[in-house]
Amino acid sequence: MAVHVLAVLAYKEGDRVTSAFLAASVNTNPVVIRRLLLSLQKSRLVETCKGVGSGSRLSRSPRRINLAEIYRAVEDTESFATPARKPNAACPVGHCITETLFRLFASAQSAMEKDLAKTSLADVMDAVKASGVCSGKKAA
Amino acid sequence: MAVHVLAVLAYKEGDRVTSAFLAASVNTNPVVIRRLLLSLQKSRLVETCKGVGSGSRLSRSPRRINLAEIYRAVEDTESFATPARKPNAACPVGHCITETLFRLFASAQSAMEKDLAKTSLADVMDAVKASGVCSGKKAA
DNA sequence: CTTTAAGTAACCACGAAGATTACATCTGTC
DNA sequence: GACAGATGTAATCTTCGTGGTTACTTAAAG
Repeated sequence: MAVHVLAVLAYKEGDRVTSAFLAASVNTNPVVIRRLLLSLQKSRLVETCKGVGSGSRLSRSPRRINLAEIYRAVEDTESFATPARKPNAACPVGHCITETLFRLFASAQSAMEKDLAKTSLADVMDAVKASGVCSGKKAA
Repeated sequence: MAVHVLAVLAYKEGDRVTSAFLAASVNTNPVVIRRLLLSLQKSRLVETCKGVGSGSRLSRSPRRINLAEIYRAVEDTESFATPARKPNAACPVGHCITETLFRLFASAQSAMEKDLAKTSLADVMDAVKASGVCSGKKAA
């Protein structure tokens, strides 16, 4: 959803876009979009203004925004969850496995983010424009 | 949990281990372990027998099992979920974004699995043995 | 035939994420 | 200053995935 929203903002090239408009494209509720925009604001990916005729826009060029930044802006929780119930400390394996796996999972997640970082929002836009024979520049 | 279970099996070096024993180490219910073992059996990572004095054991050396195999054996769903509600097809972005992102996310997931593949179950065992000053070979 | 352990179905509990409603707040315009 | 249009935000509900629990069936070994 976050990438979708940012892609629409990139498509509008600097124009301010309302949460209602974005919600229509993503097919969800404007409030969900606003919550999402709050995360993106904190990460300095978008700028939002209140008031009549306002809305959000990208704070940088799509060329300078990559998917890893978007991922980190939105995904606050770890992909690999630590177990809810602590392993049995009396078991020599259970005693140390959690900490060991934490390091390995962090490495795997880092590898994934490195791959995401290779793609910019502009790349996404190019792929979207190429794959779809979408006409009508500013249609809703 | 899956790595934990396989680590215990590796620790026991070929001995058959019951689901009750594994459950005690992970601190969960034997049924949960059995469900997990079914997935690991399908991927040929463990062998299980019924009956008195039976249980499960690794089907290969821990050196020949890597974390990516374990991940794939257990994680049947995609890490990146496709949106529940289809984007607005009338929007030029919404029309094509899902397919575009699917490819990018598959690439990111593949990068993560490649990183996981670098670590074998034997490596995990070494790390566990090194980090914990765990005495008592076959203790529960 | 009894014992032991896996296979399996059914149901519950919990948490995460999105959807929805309602209301407060800000901003530019008249 | 009032109003209109937009965001900020809280509260609630639904849905879904995962793990936990109980209970029962099936298979293997003595």
